[in-house]
Amino acid sequence: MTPRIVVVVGPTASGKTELALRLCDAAGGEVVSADSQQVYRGLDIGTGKAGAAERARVPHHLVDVVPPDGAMTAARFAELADAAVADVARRGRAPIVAGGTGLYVRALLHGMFPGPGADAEVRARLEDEARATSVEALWARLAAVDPAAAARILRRDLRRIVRALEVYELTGTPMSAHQAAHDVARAPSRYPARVVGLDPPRAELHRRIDRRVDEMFAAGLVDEVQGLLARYPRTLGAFAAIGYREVIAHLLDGVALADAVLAVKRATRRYARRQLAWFRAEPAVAWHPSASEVPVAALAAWLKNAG
RNA sequence: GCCCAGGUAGCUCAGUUGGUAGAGCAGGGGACUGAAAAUCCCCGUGUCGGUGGUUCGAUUCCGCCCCUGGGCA
Repeated sequence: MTPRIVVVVGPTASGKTELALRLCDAAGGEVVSADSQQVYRGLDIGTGKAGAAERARVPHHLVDVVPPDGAMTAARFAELADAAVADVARRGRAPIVAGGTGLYVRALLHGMFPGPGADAEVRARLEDEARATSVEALWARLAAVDPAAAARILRRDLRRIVRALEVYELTGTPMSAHQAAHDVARAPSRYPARVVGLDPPRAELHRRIDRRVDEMFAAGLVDEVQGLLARYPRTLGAFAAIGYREVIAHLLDGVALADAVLAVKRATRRYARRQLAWFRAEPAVAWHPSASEVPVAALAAWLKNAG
């Protein structure tokens, strides 16, 4: 039987981790992280991973599952998360999913169309083509083979244009057809789930973000990045994460440390906004302004009544 | 105390030969189906320091006052 799960979503620094731990304590649970950056080993401080003490007390799944230069995708995440949820439930524990990566949460809850995975060669070729002509020209090419997808993708959104063309080239079927066959908006949830969202007052969220970023630098973020740079090129995909790219700019491009700190704070606020936009569009989220107002006991009881 | 330069959006500033104003950044909203902390789109009314005056009309010109920075005493 499919296990019941509680999913905690919300922007960075909204208190997801704290709430997830409280839920674990109340329900005898384990955390299944849904975070696209915490999967990387070695990127610890900047990704805001739970501390060693917390992880020793409550097991965290899907954290540190690939090396910094490893590949992670939404589909692979969903597979691993399915396995983790099953494992937790099999041992009689409650799976508490917590994460800020909307695409990953959706992949877990609603699945993805069974299309082809990322193909580095195809992507590189399409990107070269966009550089040689223009992104808009590539979009026009997409519009010719998959008008429905082109209508939903903005003319300059290179990432999505490339993905849509990639799917078409690899399968011979327009991506929009694949998507229509797997309508995420209407797909039933793959798990009986309660989704709780945290949306603190904006001023408070900003204060929390500022404090968190200051703590990251105090905890040695610059040293962490320096250590990673000794082993990996700055073009590493994981280095695109907030905190890493700004510190790299400080280390390699002469950006003043104080400016790097401000840049990290700014980028984090913007990221929080994008996260909120994503989760607000999700229909089943029960929103709360703070973790302390979430009915933890009721959720724990619901989890325990699974069988 | 005197002289000079400023006081315009949250911040840094531009501008209006007099017809109530606009950039960058910050901030806000949105999209998102195998890179997603990525990628992309949209959003600018604010006693133009205060107060008198000139004028049909003042943020703009003039007087006085307040504040900030610099210089001289």
